[in-house]
Amino acid sequence: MKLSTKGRYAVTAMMDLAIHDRDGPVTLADISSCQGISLSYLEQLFARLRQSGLVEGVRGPGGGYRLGKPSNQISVADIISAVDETIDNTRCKGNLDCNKGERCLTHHLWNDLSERLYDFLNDITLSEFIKDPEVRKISQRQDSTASRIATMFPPRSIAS
Amino acid sequence: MKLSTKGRYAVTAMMDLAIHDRDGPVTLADISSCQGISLSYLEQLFARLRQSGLVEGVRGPGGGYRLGKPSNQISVADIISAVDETIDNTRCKGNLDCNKGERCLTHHLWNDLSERLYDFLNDITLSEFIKDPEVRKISQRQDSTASRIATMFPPRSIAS
DNA sequence: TAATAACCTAGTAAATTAGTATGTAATTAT
DNA sequence: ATAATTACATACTAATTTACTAGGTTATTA
Repeated sequence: MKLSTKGRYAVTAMMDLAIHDRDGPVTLADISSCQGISLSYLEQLFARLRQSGLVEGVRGPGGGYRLGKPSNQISVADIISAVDETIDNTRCKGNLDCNKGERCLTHHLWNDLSERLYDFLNDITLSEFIKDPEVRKISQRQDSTASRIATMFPPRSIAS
Repeated sequence: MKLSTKGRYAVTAMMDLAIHDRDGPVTLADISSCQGISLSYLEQLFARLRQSGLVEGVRGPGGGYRLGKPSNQISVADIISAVDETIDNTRCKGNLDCNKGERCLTHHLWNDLSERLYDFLNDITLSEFIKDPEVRKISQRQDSTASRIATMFPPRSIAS
């Protein structure tokens, strides 16, 4: 389990999709301008997210990306795993057989820790975030008064 | 909170110190040969660990490094924070004021998540690892084995 | 038919990680 | 005292990863 800004980009982008799940697909151009990440880089990240079934793309005008599963079935660990190819570069490759035992103990301990971390992040799903009262507020207002919000927050063009 | 192999190196090295805390200081040369990390790189990592008070160095023959605090006062989060300078490169720098509110919501959510992750790793201290039955076993017969292992597994092509 | 936006690939710039080289300073053992 | 050992320090380089740029193609909608 690795955790870098790359993973964060993916997670925040997925949060974005989760928040606007009801409003139709979200374009990468949108996320790009709003979160300040290059479009092409986002495309690369989303290629991986799509391969993992976490998102699905909709082509053409009015298209974009939407979640590939219900938000309660997408964990933070899923997202990070999808974009960060976690290269295990311990000497023993998880077989715990390097250095004839003793020294590899630390790898064993690290594996334990890593697993606990994974479990922790695997328990946190996107659905948790849309429960946030602040998110609900914004997400709901977009349902009813989409156009007004659109002028209030120009970066995002809300799909109609 | 960032989590890279650099952080892992630091954590496993600290685990090593914790395991052998009673046997006197552990040399970086030892950790270097055993964990396959270059000596100089370890020195750089330990410079940071020392600055954070997580370890203290003992010079001269028979010297090395030992824990700077009791193992139950050193958390995984402490170690990772010491070596990974966590540059916050969200646009809003944690002030949650970028993109006029709405869009920054994801940063807010990420901050929440990041905080939870920190708390999680901050609750795991080195003392936990030495409780591991396997570790206890090896830790006890350690004094004699250290030098033997050094000759059994000489450094590969690591700096002199 | 034109615009949109996903989808795809190759190349490059920037940043970080990891390692090399070469010291000095403190301490211990001979 | 002297030599060996080990921390401590700095500058530089190699390797890897991250992020971006630039050029496409396909599918879909208006």
